[in-house]
Amino acid sequence: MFSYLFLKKIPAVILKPNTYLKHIAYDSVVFGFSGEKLKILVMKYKNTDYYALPGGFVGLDEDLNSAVRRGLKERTGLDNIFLEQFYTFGNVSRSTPAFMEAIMEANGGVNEYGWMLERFISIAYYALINYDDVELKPEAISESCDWYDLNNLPELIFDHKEILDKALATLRSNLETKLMGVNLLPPLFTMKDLQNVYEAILGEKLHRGAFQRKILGMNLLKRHEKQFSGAAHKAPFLYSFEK
Amino acid sequence: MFSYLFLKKIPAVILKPNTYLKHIAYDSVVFGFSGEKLKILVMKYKNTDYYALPGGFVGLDEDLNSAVRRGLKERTGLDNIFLEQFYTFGNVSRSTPAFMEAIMEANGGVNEYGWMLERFISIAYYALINYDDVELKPEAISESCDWYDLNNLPELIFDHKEILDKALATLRSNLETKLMGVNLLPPLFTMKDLQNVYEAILGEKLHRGAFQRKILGMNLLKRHEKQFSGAAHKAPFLYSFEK
DNA sequence: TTAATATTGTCACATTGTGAGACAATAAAT
DNA sequence: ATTTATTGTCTCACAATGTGACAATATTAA
Repeated sequence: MFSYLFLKKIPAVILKPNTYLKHIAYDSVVFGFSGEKLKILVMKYKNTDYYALPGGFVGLDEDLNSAVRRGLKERTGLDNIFLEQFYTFGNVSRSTPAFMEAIMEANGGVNEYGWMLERFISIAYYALINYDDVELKPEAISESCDWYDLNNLPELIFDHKEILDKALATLRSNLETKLMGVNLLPPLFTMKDLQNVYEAILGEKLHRGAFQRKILGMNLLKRHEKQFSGAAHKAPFLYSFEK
Repeated sequence: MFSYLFLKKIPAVILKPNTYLKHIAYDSVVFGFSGEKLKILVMKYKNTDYYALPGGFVGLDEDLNSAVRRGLKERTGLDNIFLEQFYTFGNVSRSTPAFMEAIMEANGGVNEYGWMLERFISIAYYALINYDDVELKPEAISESCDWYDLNNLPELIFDHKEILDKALATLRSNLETKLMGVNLLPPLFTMKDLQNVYEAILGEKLHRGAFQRKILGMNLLKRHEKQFSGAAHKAPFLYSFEK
Protein backbone atom coordinates (compact mmCIF):
# COMPACT_ATOMS: atom_id res chain seq x y z
CA MET A 1 0.00 0.00 0.00
CA PHE A 2 0.94 3.66 -0.15
CA SER A 3 2.96 3.10 -3.25
CA TYR A 4 1.89 6.05 -5.31
CA LEU A 5 2.52 8.57 -2.65
CA PHE A 6 4.54 11.60 -3.55
CA LEU A 7 4.56 10.72 -7.19
CA LYS A 8 5.05 14.14 -8.68
CA LYS A 9 4.39 13.15 -12.26
CA ILE A 10 0.78 12.21 -11.79
CA PRO A 11 -1.88 14.71 -10.93
CA ALA A 12 -1.70 15.54 -7.26
CA VAL A 13 -5.43 15.23 -6.96
CA ILE A 14 -5.37 11.46 -7.00
CA LEU A 15 -3.68 11.41 -3.63
CA LYS A 16 -5.81 14.09 -2.10
CA PRO A 17 -8.63 13.32 0.27
CA ASN A 18 -11.95 12.30 -1.26
CA THR A 19 -10.35 10.36 -4.08
CA TYR A 20 -10.19 7.00 -2.31
CA LEU A 21 -12.24 5.17 0.27
CA LYS A 22 -10.92 6.05 3.69
CA HIS A 23 -9.46 3.35 5.94
CA ILE A 24 -9.29 0.82 3.11
CA ALA A 25 -6.15 -0.37 1.34
CA TYR A 26 -5.04 -3.44 -0.52
CA ASP A 27 -1.71 -5.21 -0.61
CA SER A 28 -0.59 -7.68 -3.23
CA VAL A 29 1.90 -10.52 -3.07
CA VAL A 30 3.11 -10.99 -6.62
CA PHE A 31 4.80 -14.32 -7.26
CA GLY A 32 7.11 -14.99 -10.18
CA PHE A 33 9.33 -17.91 -11.07
CA SER A 34 12.80 -17.72 -12.52
CA GLY A 35 15.95 -19.75 -12.29
CA GLU A 36 14.05 -22.51 -10.48
CA LYS A 37 13.30 -20.12 -7.65
CA LEU A 38 10.17 -18.45 -6.42
CA LYS A 39 10.36 -14.67 -6.29
CA ILE A 40 8.10 -11.85 -5.18
CA LEU A 41 7.78 -8.20 -6.03
CA VAL A 42 8.91 -5.82 -3.30
CA MET A 43 8.73 -2.08 -3.35
CA LYS A 44 11.15 0.41 -1.85
CA TYR A 45 10.18 3.94 -0.86
CA LYS A 46 12.47 6.56 -2.27
CA ASN A 47 14.81 8.32 0.15
CA THR A 48 14.20 5.69 2.81
CA ASP A 49 15.18 2.13 3.59
CA TYR A 50 11.59 1.04 3.89
CA TYR A 51 10.51 -2.00 1.89
CA ALA A 52 6.88 -2.99 1.47
CA LEU A 53 4.50 -5.06 -0.62
CA PRO A 54 3.01 -3.20 -3.57
CA GLY A 55 -0.44 -1.97 -2.74
CA GLY A 56 -2.78 0.92 -3.09
CA PHE A 57 -6.18 2.36 -2.49
CA VAL A 58 -9.68 1.90 -3.83
CA GLY A 59 -11.32 4.69 -5.79
CA LEU A 60 -14.62 5.99 -4.50
CA ASP A 61 -16.42 4.45 -7.48
CA GLU A 62 -14.11 1.56 -8.21
CA ASP A 63 -14.69 -2.14 -7.56
CA LEU A 64 -12.24 -3.58 -5.07
CA ASN A 65 -10.96 -6.25 -7.44
CA SER A 66 -10.62 -3.69 -10.22
CA ALA A 67 -8.52 -1.47 -8.02
CA VAL A 68 -6.07 -4.28 -7.41
CA ARG A 69 -5.86 -5.16 -11.10
CA ARG A 70 -5.30 -1.53 -11.95
CA GLY A 71 -2.46 -1.30 -9.47
CA LEU A 72 -0.81 -4.43 -10.81
CA LYS A 73 -1.15 -3.29 -14.38
CA GLU A 74 0.49 0.01 -13.53
CA ARG A 75 3.45 -1.77 -11.98
CA THR A 76 3.91 -4.82 -14.18
CA GLY A 77 2.20 -3.83 -17.41
CA LEU A 78 0.25 -7.07 -17.22
CA ASP A 79 -3.43 -7.55 -17.76
CA ASN A 80 -5.55 -10.65 -17.24
CA ILE A 81 -3.29 -12.20 -14.66
CA PHE A 82 -4.10 -14.82 -12.08
CA LEU A 83 -5.18 -12.89 -9.00
CA GLU A 84 -6.90 -14.12 -5.88
CA GLN A 85 -7.95 -12.46 -2.66
CA PHE A 86 -6.95 -14.43 0.42
CA TYR A 87 -7.39 -12.46 3.63
CA THR A 88 -8.28 -9.09 5.09
CA PHE A 89 -6.04 -7.77 7.81
CA GLY A 90 -7.90 -5.58 10.26
CA ASN A 91 -6.09 -5.34 13.55
CA VAL A 92 -5.75 -1.88 15.06
CA SER A 93 -2.08 -2.53 15.74
CA ARG A 94 -1.22 -3.03 12.07
CA SER A 95 -1.53 0.70 11.42
CA THR A 96 1.71 2.35 12.45
CA PRO A 97 1.57 5.99 11.39
CA ALA A 98 5.18 6.45 12.52
CA PHE A 99 6.39 4.68 9.38
CA MET A 100 4.16 6.72 7.16
CA GLU A 101 5.23 9.97 8.77
CA ALA A 102 8.88 9.09 8.28
CA ILE A 103 8.24 8.29 4.64
CA MET A 104 6.40 11.54 4.20
CA GLU A 105 9.07 13.59 5.90
CA ALA A 106 11.68 12.05 3.64
CA ASN A 107 9.69 12.99 0.59
CA GLY A 108 8.39 16.43 1.24
CA GLY A 109 5.75 17.07 3.83
CA VAL A 110 2.55 15.89 5.36
CA ASN A 111 0.04 18.60 4.68
CA GLU A 112 -2.11 17.06 2.02
CA TYR A 113 -1.86 13.46 3.08
CA GLY A 114 -3.05 13.38 6.65
CA TRP A 115 -5.73 10.86 5.73
CA MET A 116 -3.01 8.31 5.13
CA LEU A 117 -1.95 8.46 8.74
CA GLU A 118 -5.25 7.11 9.91
CA ARG A 119 -6.05 3.49 10.56
CA PHE A 120 -6.31 1.16 7.54
CA ILE A 121 -7.58 -2.31 7.02
CA SER A 122 -5.97 -4.07 4.09
CA ILE A 123 -7.44 -6.64 1.75
CA ALA A 124 -4.61 -8.92 0.65
CA TYR A 125 -4.28 -10.60 -2.75
CA TYR A 126 -1.75 -12.85 -4.34
CA ALA A 127 -0.93 -12.93 -8.03
CA LEU A 128 0.87 -15.52 -10.15
CA ILE A 129 2.55 -14.14 -13.22
CA ASN A 130 4.94 -15.20 -15.92
CA TYR A 131 8.22 -13.65 -14.85
CA ASP A 132 9.39 -13.17 -18.41
CA ASP A 133 6.38 -11.10 -19.38
CA VAL A 134 6.95 -8.44 -16.77
CA GLU A 135 8.45 -5.08 -17.48
CA LEU A 136 8.87 -3.37 -14.18
CA LYS A 137 8.17 0.30 -14.44
CA PRO A 138 10.44 2.53 -12.39
CA GLU A 139 8.06 5.35 -13.09
CA ALA A 140 7.38 6.55 -9.61
CA ILE A 141 9.67 8.98 -7.95
CA SER A 142 8.54 7.72 -4.62
CA GLU A 143 9.27 4.06 -5.12
CA SER A 144 11.06 1.34 -6.98
CA CYS A 145 9.82 -2.17 -7.48
CA ASP A 146 11.97 -5.29 -7.88
CA TRP A 147 12.03 -9.05 -7.68
CA TYR A 148 13.43 -10.73 -4.60
CA ASP A 149 14.13 -14.33 -3.84
CA LEU A 150 11.71 -15.64 -1.27
CA ASN A 151 14.57 -16.64 1.01
CA ASN A 152 16.48 -13.42 0.55
CA LEU A 153 14.00 -10.70 1.34
CA PRO A 154 14.62 -7.32 2.87
CA GLU A 155 12.79 -6.60 6.07
CA LEU A 156 9.25 -5.45 5.32
CA ILE A 157 7.42 -2.70 7.15
CA PHE A 158 3.94 -2.80 8.65
CA ASP A 159 2.59 -6.36 8.91
CA HIS A 160 3.72 -7.19 5.40
CA LYS A 161 5.85 -10.14 6.43
CA GLU A 162 2.77 -11.68 8.02
CA ILE A 163 0.81 -11.01 4.86
CA LEU A 164 3.47 -12.67 2.76
CA ASP A 165 3.57 -15.74 5.00
CA LYS A 166 -0.18 -16.15 4.78
CA ALA A 167 -0.07 -15.71 0.99
CA LEU A 168 2.49 -18.48 0.71
CA ALA A 169 0.47 -20.78 2.95
CA THR A 170 -2.62 -20.14 0.86
CA LEU A 171 -0.73 -20.71 -2.37
CA ARG A 172 0.55 -24.04 -1.07
CA SER A 173 -2.82 -25.29 -0.01
CA ASN A 174 -4.49 -24.19 -3.25
CA LEU A 175 -1.76 -25.44 -5.54
CA GLU A 176 -3.71 -28.38 -6.90
CA THR A 177 -6.88 -26.53 -7.81
CA LYS A 178 -7.08 -26.13 -11.54
CA LEU A 179 -3.31 -26.50 -11.99
CA MET A 180 -2.77 -22.90 -10.90
CA GLY A 181 1.00 -23.41 -11.00
CA VAL A 182 0.99 -23.02 -14.79
CA ASN A 183 0.33 -19.30 -14.34
CA LEU A 184 3.95 -18.90 -13.33
CA LEU A 185 5.19 -20.38 -16.62
CA PRO A 186 5.29 -19.26 -20.25
CA PRO A 187 2.61 -20.65 -22.61
CA LEU A 188 4.75 -23.65 -23.58
CA PHE A 189 6.64 -25.52 -20.90
CA THR A 190 8.03 -28.95 -20.13
CA MET A 191 6.90 -31.31 -17.39
CA LYS A 192 10.19 -30.61 -15.65
CA ASP A 193 9.43 -26.88 -15.64
CA LEU A 194 6.10 -27.50 -13.98
CA GLN A 195 7.65 -29.82 -11.43
CA ASN A 196 10.21 -27.14 -10.59
CA VAL A 197 7.39 -24.70 -9.92
CA TYR A 198 5.68 -27.15 -7.61
CA GLU A 199 8.88 -27.93 -5.77
CA ALA A 200 9.68 -24.25 -5.29
CA ILE A 201 6.24 -23.53 -3.91
CA LEU A 202 6.01 -26.59 -1.69
CA GLY A 203 9.64 -26.45 -0.63
CA GLU A 204 10.19 -30.16 -1.16
CA LYS A 205 11.35 -32.55 -3.85
CA LEU A 206 8.71 -34.56 -5.69
CA HIS A 207 9.05 -37.92 -7.36
CA ARG A 208 9.32 -37.45 -11.11
CA GLY A 209 7.26 -40.43 -12.23
CA ALA A 210 4.45 -39.89 -9.75
CA PHE A 211 4.30 -36.19 -10.55
CA GLN A 212 3.99 -36.78 -14.28
CA ARG A 213 1.39 -39.45 -13.76
CA LYS A 214 -0.73 -37.23 -11.54
CA ILE A 215 -0.53 -34.11 -13.69
CA LEU A 216 -1.29 -35.94 -16.92
CA GLY A 217 -4.16 -37.71 -15.15
CA MET A 218 -5.89 -34.36 -14.73
CA ASN A 219 -6.30 -34.07 -18.50
CA LEU A 220 -5.70 -30.33 -18.38
CA LEU A 221 -2.53 -30.18 -20.42
CA LYS A 222 -2.16 -30.40 -24.17
CA ARG A 223 0.94 -32.17 -25.41
CA HIS A 224 2.81 -30.49 -28.25
CA GLU A 225 5.67 -31.56 -30.46
CA LYS A 226 9.04 -32.05 -28.97
CA GLN A 227 11.55 -29.31 -29.30
CA PHE A 228 15.23 -30.16 -29.41
CA SER A 229 16.58 -28.22 -26.51
CA GLY A 230 20.25 -28.46 -27.34
CA ALA A 231 20.93 -30.38 -24.17
CA ALA A 232 22.72 -33.70 -24.22
CA HIS A 233 19.75 -35.95 -23.64
CA LYS A 234 16.35 -36.98 -24.89
CA ALA A 235 14.18 -33.98 -25.75
CA PRO A 236 11.12 -33.46 -23.56
CA PHE A 237 7.59 -32.87 -24.75
CA LEU A 238 6.22 -29.37 -24.51
CA TYR A 239 2.85 -28.74 -22.91
CA SER A 240 0.35 -25.94 -22.75
CA PHE A 241 -2.48 -25.40 -20.31
CA GLU A 242 -5.92 -25.99 -21.82
CA LYS A 243 -9.13 -24.87 -20.15
CA MET B 1 -24.80 -5.53 8.62
CA PHE B 2 -26.92 -2.65 9.82
CA SER B 3 -28.48 -4.77 12.47
CA TYR B 4 -28.33 -2.43 15.41
CA LEU B 5 -29.92 0.44 13.63
CA PHE B 6 -32.75 2.23 15.33
CA LEU B 7 -32.28 0.27 18.50
CA LYS B 8 -33.75 2.72 20.93
CA LYS B 9 -32.57 0.94 24.04
CA ILE B 10 -28.90 1.46 23.51
CA PRO B 11 -27.23 4.85 23.52
CA ALA B 12 -27.88 6.62 20.27
CA VAL B 13 -24.26 7.66 20.08
CA ILE B 14 -23.10 4.26 18.98
CA LEU B 15 -24.85 4.69 15.68
CA LYS B 16 -23.79 8.24 15.13
CA PRO B 17 -20.98 9.19 12.80
CA ASN B 18 -17.43 8.88 14.12
CA THR B 19 -18.16 5.75 16.12
CA TYR B 20 -17.32 3.25 13.41
CA LEU B 21 -14.91 3.06 10.50
CA LYS B 22 -16.61 4.47 7.45
CA HIS B 23 -17.24 2.28 4.41
CA ILE B 24 -16.43 -0.91 6.33
CA ALA B 25 -18.93 -3.52 7.47
CA TYR B 26 -18.87 -7.20 8.25
CA ASP B 27 -21.42 -9.91 7.61
CA SER B 28 -21.56 -13.29 9.29
CA VAL B 29 -22.99 -16.59 8.13
CA VAL B 30 -23.82 -18.49 11.29
CA PHE B 31 -24.30 -22.21 10.79
CA GLY B 32 -26.13 -24.45 13.24
CA PHE B 33 -27.24 -28.06 13.06
CA SER B 34 -30.52 -29.46 14.30
CA GLY B 35 -32.84 -32.23 13.28
CA GLU B 36 -30.23 -33.54 10.84
CA LYS B 37 -30.43 -30.29 8.91
CA LEU B 38 -28.06 -27.40 8.44
CA LYS B 39 -29.48 -24.04 9.45
CA ILE B 40 -28.31 -20.45 9.37
CA LEU B 41 -29.18 -17.33 11.32
CA VAL B 42 -31.13 -14.75 9.38
CA MET B 43 -32.19 -11.35 10.59
CA LYS B 44 -35.35 -9.44 9.79
CA TYR B 45 -35.63 -5.68 9.98
CA LYS B 46 -38.60 -4.51 11.98
CA ASN B 47 -41.47 -2.95 10.10
CA THR B 48 -40.17 -4.28 6.81
CA ASP B 49 -39.98 -7.55 4.89
CA TYR B 50 -36.24 -7.27 4.51
CA TYR B 51 -34.15 -10.25 5.52
CA ALA B 52 -30.37 -10.09 5.83
CA LEU B 53 -27.36 -11.79 7.33
CA PRO B 54 -26.41 -10.55 10.78
CA GLY B 55 -23.58 -8.08 10.57
CA GLY B 56 -22.30 -4.83 11.91
CA PHE B 57 -19.57 -2.25 11.95
CA VAL B 58 -16.05 -1.95 13.27
CA GLY B 59 -15.31 0.47 16.09
CA LEU B 60 -12.67 3.11 15.43
CA ASP B 61 -10.32 1.41 17.88
CA GLU B 62 -11.52 -2.14 17.56
CA ASP B 63 -9.80 -5.06 15.84
CA LEU B 64 -11.79 -6.40 12.90
CA ASN B 65 -12.01 -9.93 14.29
CA SER B 66 -13.02 -8.58 17.69
CA ALA B 67 -15.84 -6.61 16.17
CA VAL B 68 -17.28 -9.73 14.59
CA ARG B 69 -17.00 -11.72 17.83
CA ARG B 70 -18.67 -8.90 19.71
CA GLY B 71 -21.56 -8.85 17.27
CA LEU B 72 -22.04 -12.60 17.50
CA LYS B 73 -21.90 -12.57 21.25
CA GLU B 74 -24.58 -9.89 21.37
CA ARG B 75 -26.87 -11.97 19.18
CA THR B 76 -26.21 -15.51 20.32
CA GLY B 77 -24.75 -15.07 23.78
CA LEU B 78 -21.86 -17.27 22.73
CA ASP B 79 -18.20 -16.66 23.29
CA ASN B 80 -15.24 -18.60 21.97
CA ILE B 81 -16.99 -19.94 18.93
CA PHE B 82 -15.50 -21.24 15.74
CA LEU B 83 -15.25 -18.23 13.44
CA GLU B 84 -13.38 -17.80 10.20
CA GLN B 85 -13.07 -15.00 7.70
CA PHE B 86 -13.54 -16.15 4.12
CA TYR B 87 -13.92 -13.26 1.69
CA THR B 88 -14.26 -9.52 1.37
CA PHE B 89 -16.95 -8.23 -0.94
CA GLY B 90 -16.04 -4.92 -2.48
CA ASN B 91 -17.98 -4.27 -5.66
CA VAL B 92 -19.51 -0.85 -6.06
CA SER B 93 -22.80 -2.42 -7.09
CA ARG B 94 -23.26 -4.25 -3.79
CA SER B 95 -24.15 -1.01 -2.03
CA THR B 96 -27.78 -0.27 -2.69
CA PRO B 97 -28.78 2.70 -0.55
CA ALA B 98 -32.38 2.30 -1.67
CA PHE B 99 -32.81 -0.63 0.69
CA MET B 100 -31.25 1.24 3.55
CA GLU B 101 -33.39 4.28 2.96
CA ALA B 102 -36.51 2.16 2.94
CA ILE B 103 -35.49 0.54 6.20
CA MET B 104 -34.79 3.91 7.73
CA GLU B 105 -38.05 5.40 6.57
CA ALA B 106 -39.91 2.48 8.10
CA ASN B 107 -38.19 3.03 11.41
CA GLY B 108 -38.07 6.72 11.91
CA GLY B 109 -35.93 8.94 9.77
CA VAL B 110 -32.62 9.42 8.11
CA ASN B 111 -31.08 12.45 9.72
CA GLU B 112 -28.41 10.96 11.90
CA TYR B 113 -27.59 7.98 9.80
CA GLY B 114 -26.60 9.36 6.45
CA TRP B 115 -23.19 7.71 6.70
CA MET B 116 -24.90 4.36 6.36
CA LEU B 117 -26.14 5.26 2.90
CA GLU B 118 -22.63 5.47 1.54
CA ARG B 119 -20.74 2.71 -0.13
CA PHE B 120 -19.58 -0.23 2.03
CA ILE B 121 -17.21 -3.08 1.56
CA SER B 122 -18.01 -6.07 3.72
CA ILE B 123 -15.66 -8.60 5.25
CA ALA B 124 -17.55 -11.90 5.45
CA TYR B 125 -17.14 -14.56 8.15
CA TYR B 126 -18.73 -17.87 8.84
CA ALA B 127 -19.30 -19.35 12.27
CA LEU B 128 -20.07 -22.89 13.41
CA ILE B 129 -21.97 -23.12 16.65
CA ASN B 130 -23.76 -25.66 18.78
CA TYR B 131 -27.40 -25.02 18.02
CA ASP B 132 -28.51 -26.06 21.51
CA ASP B 133 -26.27 -23.52 23.23
CA VAL B 134 -27.80 -20.54 21.50
CA GLU B 135 -30.29 -18.24 23.12
CA LEU B 136 -31.39 -15.83 20.48
CA LYS B 137 -31.92 -12.38 21.88
CA PRO B 138 -34.87 -10.50 20.48
CA GLU B 139 -33.50 -7.45 22.17
CA ALA B 140 -33.41 -5.06 19.28
CA ILE B 141 -36.47 -3.14 18.32
CA SER B 142 -35.15 -2.88 14.83
CA GLU B 143 -34.62 -6.56 14.15
CA SER B 144 -35.33 -10.15 14.96
CA CYS B 145 -33.00 -13.04 14.44
CA ASP B 146 -33.99 -16.64 13.72
CA TRP B 147 -32.82 -19.97 12.38
CA TYR B 148 -33.76 -20.97 8.86
CA ASP B 149 -33.28 -24.22 6.99
CA LEU B 150 -30.69 -23.82 4.29
CA ASN B 151 -33.16 -24.95 1.67
CA ASN B 152 -36.00 -22.83 2.97
CA LEU B 153 -34.58 -19.34 3.20
CA PRO B 154 -36.36 -16.04 2.75
CA GLU B 155 -35.00 -13.82 0.03
CA LEU B 156 -32.00 -11.88 1.30
CA ILE B 157 -31.27 -8.26 0.50
CA PHE B 158 -28.02 -6.76 -0.77
CA ASP B 159 -25.61 -9.43 -2.02
CA HIS B 160 -26.24 -11.62 0.99
CA LYS B 161 -27.31 -14.64 -1.02
CA GLU B 162 -23.99 -14.54 -2.82
CA ILE B 163 -22.20 -14.25 0.51
CA LEU B 164 -24.06 -17.26 1.85
CA ASP B 165 -23.26 -19.34 -1.22
CA LYS B 166 -19.59 -18.57 -0.92
CA ALA B 167 -19.65 -19.36 2.79
CA LEU B 168 -21.14 -22.75 2.10
CA ALA B 169 -18.60 -23.48 -0.62
CA THR B 170 -15.78 -22.54 1.74
CA LEU B 171 -17.23 -24.65 4.53
CA ARG B 172 -17.41 -27.64 2.20
CA SER B 173 -13.87 -27.36 1.01
CA ASN B 174 -12.50 -26.81 4.52
CA LEU B 175 -14.57 -29.51 6.18
CA GLU B 176 -11.70 -31.94 6.70
CA THR B 177 -9.29 -29.51 8.34
CA LYS B 178 -9.05 -30.22 12.03
CA LEU B 179 -12.46 -31.93 12.11
CA MET B 180 -14.22 -28.56 12.12
CA GLY B 181 -17.61 -30.25 11.84
CA VAL B 182 -17.56 -31.05 15.56
CA ASN B 183 -18.17 -27.37 16.29
CA LEU B 184 -21.76 -27.88 15.23
CA LEU B 185 -22.32 -30.60 17.85
CA PRO B 186 -22.64 -30.73 21.63
CA PRO B 187 -19.57 -31.80 23.63
CA LEU B 188 -20.58 -35.46 23.52
CA PHE B 189 -21.86 -36.96 20.29
CA THR B 190 -22.10 -40.24 18.45
CA MET B 191 -20.37 -41.17 15.24
CA LYS B 192 -23.75 -41.10 13.56
CA ASP B 193 -24.25 -37.50 14.70
CA LEU B 194 -20.98 -36.48 13.15
CA GLN B 195 -21.78 -38.31 9.95
CA ASN B 196 -25.10 -36.49 9.78
CA VAL B 197 -23.26 -33.17 10.04
CA TYR B 198 -20.93 -34.12 7.23
CA GLU B 199 -23.77 -35.30 5.04
CA ALA B 200 -25.76 -32.12 5.64
CA ILE B 201 -22.80 -29.94 4.73
CA LEU B 202 -21.67 -31.94 1.73
CA GLY B 203 -25.18 -32.68 0.54
CA GLU B 204 -24.45 -36.35 -0.09
CA LYS B 205 -24.64 -39.69 1.66
CA LEU B 206 -21.42 -41.19 3.00
CA HIS B 207 -20.56 -44.82 3.60
CA ARG B 208 -20.85 -45.61 7.29
CA GLY B 209 -17.87 -47.94 7.61
CA ALA B 210 -15.48 -45.80 5.60
CA PHE B 211 -16.54 -42.66 7.45
CA GLN B 212 -15.92 -44.20 10.86
CA ARG B 213 -12.58 -45.58 9.76
CA LYS B 214 -11.40 -42.24 8.41
CA ILE B 215 -12.54 -40.15 11.35
CA LEU B 216 -11.10 -42.52 13.96
CA GLY B 217 -7.89 -42.65 11.92
CA MET B 218 -7.35 -38.95 12.60
CA ASN B 219 -6.92 -39.68 16.31
CA LEU B 220 -8.73 -36.50 17.25
CA LEU B 221 -11.70 -38.00 19.05
CA LYS B 222 -11.83 -39.45 22.52
CA ARG B 223 -14.15 -42.40 22.99
CA HIS B 224 -16.37 -42.36 26.07
CA GLU B 225 -18.68 -44.89 27.65
CA LYS B 226 -21.76 -45.95 25.83
CA GLN B 227 -25.03 -44.37 26.69
CA PHE B 228 -28.20 -46.34 26.35
CA SER B 229 -30.27 -44.28 24.01
CA GLY B 230 -33.57 -46.05 24.57
CA ALA B 231 -33.72 -47.04 20.94
CA ALA B 232 -34.26 -50.62 19.88
CA HIS B 233 -30.71 -51.43 18.89
CA LYS B 234 -27.13 -51.60 20.06
CA ALA B 235 -26.05 -48.46 21.91
CA PRO B 236 -23.43 -46.31 20.19
CA PHE B 237 -20.24 -45.00 21.74
CA LEU B 238 -20.09 -41.35 22.63
CA TYR B 239 -17.17 -39.22 21.52
CA SER B 240 -15.70 -35.85 22.36
CA PHE B 241 -13.32 -33.73 20.34
CA GLU B 242 -9.81 -33.55 21.78
CA LYS B 243 -7.48 -30.85 20.51
C1' DT C 1 -39.13 -66.30 27.58
C1' DT C 2 -38.03 -66.14 22.95
C1' DA C 3 -37.91 -64.14 18.49
C1' DA C 4 -37.77 -60.10 15.59
C1' DT C 5 -35.86 -55.61 14.41
C1' DA C 6 -32.86 -51.81 13.91
C1' DT C 7 -28.46 -50.02 14.40
C1' DT C 8 -23.67 -50.41 15.85
C1' DG C 9 -18.64 -51.86 15.69
C1' DT C 10 -15.63 -54.12 12.92
C1' DC C 11 -13.73 -56.68 9.29
C1' DA C 12 -12.64 -58.66 4.55
C1' DC C 13 -12.27 -57.87 -0.08
C1' DA C 14 -11.83 -55.26 -4.30
C1' DT C 15 -10.54 -51.04 -6.33
C1' DT C 16 -7.97 -47.00 -6.66
C1' DG C 17 -4.20 -43.85 -5.60
C1' DT C 18 0.67 -43.05 -4.49
C1' DG C 19 5.86 -43.70 -3.63
C1' DA C 20 9.87 -45.80 -5.44
C1' DG C 21 12.79 -47.76 -8.51
C1' DA C 22 13.89 -49.84 -13.25
C1' DC C 23 14.57 -49.68 -18.12
C1' DA C 24 14.65 -48.43 -22.80
C1' DA C 25 14.80 -44.22 -25.77
C1' DT C 26 17.38 -40.37 -27.38
C1' DA C 27 20.00 -35.69 -28.07
C1' DA C 28 24.30 -34.09 -27.68
C1' DA C 29 29.26 -34.45 -26.38
C1' DT C 30 33.41 -37.24 -26.69
C1' DA D 1 30.70 -45.57 -32.05
C1' DT D 2 30.52 -44.69 -27.22
C1' DT D 3 29.27 -42.13 -23.26
C1' DT D 4 26.26 -39.20 -20.54
C1' DA D 5 22.22 -37.04 -18.88
C1' DT D 6 17.48 -36.79 -18.96
C1' DT D 7 12.99 -38.30 -20.58
C1' DG D 8 8.73 -41.32 -21.04
C1' DT D 9 6.81 -45.15 -19.22
C1' DC D 10 6.32 -49.26 -16.71
C1' DT D 11 6.00 -52.43 -12.67
C1' DC D 12 5.90 -53.43 -7.96
C1' DA D 13 4.73 -52.48 -3.17
C1' DC D 14 2.00 -50.25 -0.18
C1' DA D 15 -1.61 -46.99 1.42
C1' DA D 16 -6.13 -45.13 1.07
C1' DT D 17 -10.80 -45.75 -0.11
C1' DG D 18 -15.40 -47.92 -1.62
C1' DT D 19 -18.43 -51.75 -0.65
C1' DG D 20 -20.71 -55.28 1.41
C1' DA D 21 -20.96 -58.68 5.24
C1' DC D 22 -21.11 -60.30 9.91
C1' DA D 23 -21.75 -60.60 14.79
C1' DA D 24 -23.19 -57.84 18.87
C1' DT D 25 -26.86 -55.72 21.37
C1' DA D 26 -30.85 -52.67 23.12
C1' DT D 27 -35.44 -52.65 22.68
C1' DT D 28 -40.04 -54.32 20.95
C1' DA D 29 -43.20 -57.90 19.62
C1' DA D 30 -44.96 -62.43 20.07
